[in-house]
Amino acid sequence: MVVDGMADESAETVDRLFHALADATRRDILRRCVRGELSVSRLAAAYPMSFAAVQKHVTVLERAGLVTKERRGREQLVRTEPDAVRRARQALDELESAWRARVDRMSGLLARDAGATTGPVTPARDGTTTEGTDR
Amino acid sequence: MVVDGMADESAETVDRLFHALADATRRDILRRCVRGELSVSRLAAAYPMSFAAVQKHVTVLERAGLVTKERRGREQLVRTEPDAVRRARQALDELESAWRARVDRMSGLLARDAGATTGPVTPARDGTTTEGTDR
DNA sequence: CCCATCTACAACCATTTGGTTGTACGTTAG
DNA sequence: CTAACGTACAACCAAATGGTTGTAGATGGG
Repeated sequence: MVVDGMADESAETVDRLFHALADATRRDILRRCVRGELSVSRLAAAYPMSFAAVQKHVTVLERAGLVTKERRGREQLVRTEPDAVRRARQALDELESAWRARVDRMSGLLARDAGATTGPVTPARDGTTTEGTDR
Repeated sequence: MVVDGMADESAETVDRLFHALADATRRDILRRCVRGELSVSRLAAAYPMSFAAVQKHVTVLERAGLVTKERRGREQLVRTEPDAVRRARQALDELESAWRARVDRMSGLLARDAGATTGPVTPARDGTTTEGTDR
């Protein structure tokens, strides 16, 4: 289910996404560009590092799909791509929903336990913990 | 503007968070543990790498605050920490909200433009580029 | 035309990362 | 007690990262 259509790529795609977000300079570049597209050289002027270093950061953001570059005369304007942020959020949602599902299951079990009718329901498979009652 | 209370640390904290999420194995560990806590050795059995490697991945997740370890006899149970996922989402929200603010501003300008000019011109819309003269 | 600017890219270096193996230590089972 | 299991940690290695400098190609202004 869940439309795994491109499940293959999504692993590497998500890798690149989060990797790009895992650097303070790159997040700052995103914040600046989200307020209005900027040329690479103007961006570079804002950081205590070389032009080439900033250029590399922009490349990482670009390969992650977080920004796009557009030529304008001799400058290259960098702009953020809002869809990518949404994809990242979606990846987090997946984790969070899994957690929520687990909580739901647990509270369901708890409610049932309270009622005492313990049927053959117990999914020992999940826990994989054979250690129910050692000790 | 909700100035992030603890903006100092949050940079490194967010770094660690996204870095931990930028690896398919670690994301898989999270998915497994969110369904129920698992011992490190049981986790290790699920991947085509050594125990020590998985141990390192768990350490990365732990330092990012994404999981906690709890000793149980001679095993160490790993469980996900849902708050961390929310922190990551919050960091994304920050970016997305900035983008939304910009869109609001733009649609305001567009509404004004609609009645004014129809030419191939782009009015001096790049106000941002001129204001940032820090040189 | 000439020059200054902006960009692209290669080569290089230090550090980190992700993986391995090996060893040591605490805990539980027989 | 001893053996087996689960963990922790150090040492080591190849590859990727994040940074530097240097060189070269386009583009626009005077």
